[in-house]
Parts: sequence; C-alpha cells; structure tokens
Amino acid sequence: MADVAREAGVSVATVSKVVNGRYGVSRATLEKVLGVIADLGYEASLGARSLRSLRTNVIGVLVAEFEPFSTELLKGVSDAIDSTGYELIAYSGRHHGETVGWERRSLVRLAGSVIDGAIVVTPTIVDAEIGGIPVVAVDPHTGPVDVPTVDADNYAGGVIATEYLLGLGHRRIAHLSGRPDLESARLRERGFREAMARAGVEVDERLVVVGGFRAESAEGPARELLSGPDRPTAVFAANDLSAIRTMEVARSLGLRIPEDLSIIGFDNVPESALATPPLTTIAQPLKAIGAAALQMLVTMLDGATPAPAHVRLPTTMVERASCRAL
Amino acid sequence: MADVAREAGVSVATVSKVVNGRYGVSRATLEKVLGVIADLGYEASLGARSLRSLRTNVIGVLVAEFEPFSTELLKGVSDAIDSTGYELIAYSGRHHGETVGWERRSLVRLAGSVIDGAIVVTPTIVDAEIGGIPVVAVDPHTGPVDVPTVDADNYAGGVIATEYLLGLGHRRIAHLSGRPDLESARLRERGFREAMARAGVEVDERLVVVGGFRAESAEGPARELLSGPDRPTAVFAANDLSAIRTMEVARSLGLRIPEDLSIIGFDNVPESALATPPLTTIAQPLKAIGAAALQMLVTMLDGATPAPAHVRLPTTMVERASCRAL
DNA sequence: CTGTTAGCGCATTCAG
DNA sequence: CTGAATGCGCTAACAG
Repeated sequence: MADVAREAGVSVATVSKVVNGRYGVSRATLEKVLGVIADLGYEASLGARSLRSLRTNVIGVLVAEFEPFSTELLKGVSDAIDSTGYELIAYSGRHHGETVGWERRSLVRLAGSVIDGAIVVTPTIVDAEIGGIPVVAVDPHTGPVDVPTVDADNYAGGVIATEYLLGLGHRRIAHLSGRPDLESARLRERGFREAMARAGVEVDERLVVVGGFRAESAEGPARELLSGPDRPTAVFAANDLSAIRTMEVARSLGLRIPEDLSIIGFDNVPESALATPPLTTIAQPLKAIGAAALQMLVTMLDGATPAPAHVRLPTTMVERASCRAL
Repeated sequence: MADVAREAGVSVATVSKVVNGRYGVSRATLEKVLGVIADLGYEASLGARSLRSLRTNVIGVLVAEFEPFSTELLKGVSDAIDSTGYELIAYSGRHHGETVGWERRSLVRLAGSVIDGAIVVTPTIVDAEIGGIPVVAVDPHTGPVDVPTVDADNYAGGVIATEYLLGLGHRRIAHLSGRPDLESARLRERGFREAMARAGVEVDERLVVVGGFRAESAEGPARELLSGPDRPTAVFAANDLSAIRTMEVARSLGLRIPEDLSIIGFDNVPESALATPPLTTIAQPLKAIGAAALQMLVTMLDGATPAPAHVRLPTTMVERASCRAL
C-alpha cells in the first residue's frame, strides 16, 4: 500500500480510503490511485486488513480431512455462495489423532483474522460462537443442541437400509457401525436395531462391530466379521467408505458380491458408484446440506437468528448392484 | 495473548516465546504459561502472527470453484500433506466471469498473511513467484512455461479416446471441446484431430464445437450438435462434466445411449460413474497430480528447486457403458 | 532467564 | 479533501 501511495503521490490513508470506497476522495485522486493499483497489481493483505477492521468477507468451512463426504458438502456450499458476496475457504487443520477439540482450536486460529463465520463439519464440541464469530455445525457429535445445526435423517436412513435387506430375505445381517462418538453413527445403528426388532429378527451382537467411518479403521472389523464360522449374508455399513473397504475385504476372502454377500452403505458419495459392483446405499443430500448450512450462517452474519435452528434433510434409498435377494 | 500474559503474571513476549518454543524460558514459567493457555483455550491468530513472522505453515490450494475436478485434486493434496507438517487451506475467490487474473489477485491477497506457498489450479497466468511466495501450477492455461507445473498427458488422452471410438467403427465423430484458452483443451483437441487424420477420417468441422468444460456452457453446443440433420454417431467430450450434460441433452432429444449415440468423456471424476449409463472416459490420475504438486511445492518451500520442473502424468482408458460398436 | 521496544500492513480517528 | 498519528495481535532484537 505504501508503494501505491508513493507512486500515486498521496498518503497511505488516502489509498486505504480508495480501496474501501470511503467518501472524501476527489475524483481525480481516486482515478489516479485506482490506476496505480491496477498497474502494480496491488491487493490488500487479508490478514493485515482483518487485524484492523475485524471483517474479511470470507466464510470458512472446517473439515477434519478432505474426503468424499466433506468435499461433497463443499461443492454444495460453493454452489450456494455465489449469490452471497462472500468468498469461501476450506480449512483442514492438523490434529494428530486427537478427534476432540481440533475444531475449536482451528476456529480460534482463523476467527478474527481470516474468516467472519464458519461451517464446521462433524465437530465433536462447539459453542454457538467461537472466537467471536458465528458457527453452524453439520452433522455434529451430539446431535442438535445449542448450535444451529443441519444434518440428515440418520435414524430413518438406518431403518430404510435395514428394511431393504430384510425385504430381500436376509436375516443374518451385520452392522459395521460408525464413530461411536458421533450422533449420526448412533442414530444409524438405532435405526438398524429398531427395524430388526420390528421385524422380529434378533440382532446377533457378534455381528455388530465398530467400523469408525474410515476405510482403514473398518478393515480389521470387516475382516473379523467375514472370517467367522457363521458369517452374515448381508452387512449394513455405516458409511460408503467403510462399505467399499468391506467389499474389498470380502473379495480378498474369496467372497463374491452380491452372490455371497450383500452390502449396503450410507452417504451416496460419488465414489460409491465407482465401486465394483456399484454400491447400493442410503443417500444423504450432501450438497443440499452444505447449501442449507451456508444459508443459516449468512443469516447469522446478518445479525439475525436462523428461523429453524436445526434443519434436518431426508435420506433416500439408492439401489445399485451390491445387494441381492436371498 | 495479553490475557494469557496477565493471568500467568508474565509479559506478552514471554508468552510468545512459549508458544513458539523458543529458548530462554525457565521450566517453571513455561509450564505455568502452558497451563494458562490450556485453560483459556488460547490460540495464536494466524493473521497477526504472519504479519510479523512471514510464516504461517499453511499451504494454499487456489481453485476457481469447488467442482469435481478440483476437489479430486484436493483429496490428493490432502492425503499427501500429512507427512509434511503443513496445514492445508483451499480457497475459492470470487471472480464474476473474469476468467483471467483471478488467481493472481487471490494469491496476492493470501500471500504473506495466510499462506506460505500455493498450488493454483488451471491458472490463466502466473509468475513463478507471486507476492513473494512460491507457486506451482496444475494444468495451466499455457502449458508448462516458467512455473513449475504438473499436468496429465492430455494429447495422448485425446488420441486414446478418438482411436477407441474409431476402433468401435465410428466415423462421424464429434468433438465437444473445452475452454479454448486452456492448453489442456487444445491438446485434447489436437489428439482428436491427429488420430482422425492418422486413420484417414476427415473431421467434419460442423461437428467440432466449444463446450467450455462446464455443464451449463456445454448444453447449448451439445443440443446443436445432436439436433442437426446428420448428427454424429459418437462424441468425444473434452471433460466428464460436459459429457454428462451431453448425455442428458441426448436423452431429452429421445436418443438412447449407447444405442443411438456413443459418448466418451475425459477426467474420470467420480461423478462419471454415477451417470446413467456409466460414462466411458479417459482417466487423469487426479489425486497423484495433487500429490505431485504438493511435493514440488514443499521442495520449493525448503529453498530448493524441484528436480523436474514439469511433471506429466499418464492418462488411461476407463471403459464403462456409454459407448458401443457400430 | 525475562521484559522493553519497535514495527509487520492496514483502517480509522482527528487535524489540517 | 488529504495526511499524520495510533493501534489491531503478534514476534524479533535487544537490554536488563
């Protein structure tokens, strides 16, 4: 900015006014400064600016990791942001194994210097406001509490998946569950158990194992599940990533899908269609979830409180080729 | 930081030293300060810190938009970053229609206050260093020039796609090209033309139209292509997004795929498998491209120049269900 | 070992 | 209408 000021023969303050469209600058100097700015390719530093003005005009999406789930969400937010005038930044902090609290630390770091508001994905704990900026949670640890939240109907999804498998004639149905600390995982499991109960089929507890939502964490449990003496005829995996890994494990064990084993996933991330065979799964409207979260955040940034503090979107069945009737 | 200092009964400078692990702090004060930091949940502000130290330890990925291509790349970068000690931020600035220069402006904005280095995706123009930070380009406008670059072998991909269609017996082959300002688009088209020439098949220029890489921009040209009197029997679309939209247009025109029309795409983004029918396409190793770019950037941040300044990865055929033999 | 001082790039008073 | 002074939160050099 000093360079621009010198070049234009004015003071730094004047340049600042021009950049921020403040009144009190003559037309002549305005254009001169604008010209110099264009020539030099000057652009205000985000960090320094926010240090003073406490406003950056950018919204942050905090994710633990860029995997299919979070990137789908991101696409939804990205599509919806064009009309808002905000810019978008996605941040993935490092959190060596600590699954709790990473979002708080990252948020404080970015708040007040990089972003005006944040969407946090699968956070473990959040307050409604962190570091002075508004926050909306997507699919949080504890289910909707004090923070504006958007999620999908995980319970219904669990029921749908289970009833589908039951309808196909399966009885020995395994459940490869998600991260026990996430409400979404608990709800999917609850849907599974209640659908089984309603159908009068008893759940074999040895067939309910923790997959943890990630491919690596699912591999061991999946192998265990499929190596036993009386293995299941179908497995309901808590998300697509673990379902896909389960398919790979099954194949390595010489099991054919769906002939020897039916598998159903959850999420409907694009990768599920890439699997062989294409994975039957429960779809969450990921992009719509992202768009809804953005909508709520913008409302909060405008100083209002979002009308419904919790938005819950429906889950639906997507039938592909990984299940068969018994 | 002032709060922490007061609470711990030390000066701000001492807190700074503790935070940054500098020498010259007694064990006693160190622990005391650490305790207060934990209590208060203090986290240094990214912006303010970098203002002073010119280092943030975060790497930026700049994209025009979060669509399948860039998010795949992002996954690759994300996977590769764990071992580096850097954090990752993805930024999508606003650029109402201006396809040129957005990356330069965003870069200057973030450089020296948010990121230490950047990977820019499909940039139109970049210098080797912008705002004082190192930059590597992925799939740039002009092809590898002065900036370290990684891309896929677009020419070979164009040849492969075209020869595949020719091998299937097609002769009236259309090409829905990409953004004419991008080198990758030009190379794919060149591959198409040369493969046609080598096979002794003349290109009907009315069958070569600009699709622009985006679904919206491809719709009109696709419709035009398929509505004409002697329409093509096959189309080679410059990327998956435009190929998928072309399939939708074809369907709306009452054409069945692949019975009435064969379509092949380019990129192999996950969405291509979700299409109905699943799209046959030319795969770019997007995640590997992202990982390679990160590798080069880290090398540059360490003060070295990356060994090969331009990395070119191979493209391969992925046969699915959108093409048939004539 | 610790505190003091100065200044990173910018936006905002407040005087000219 | 413009410029000089001040401080945002932090770190680096230096002094104690």
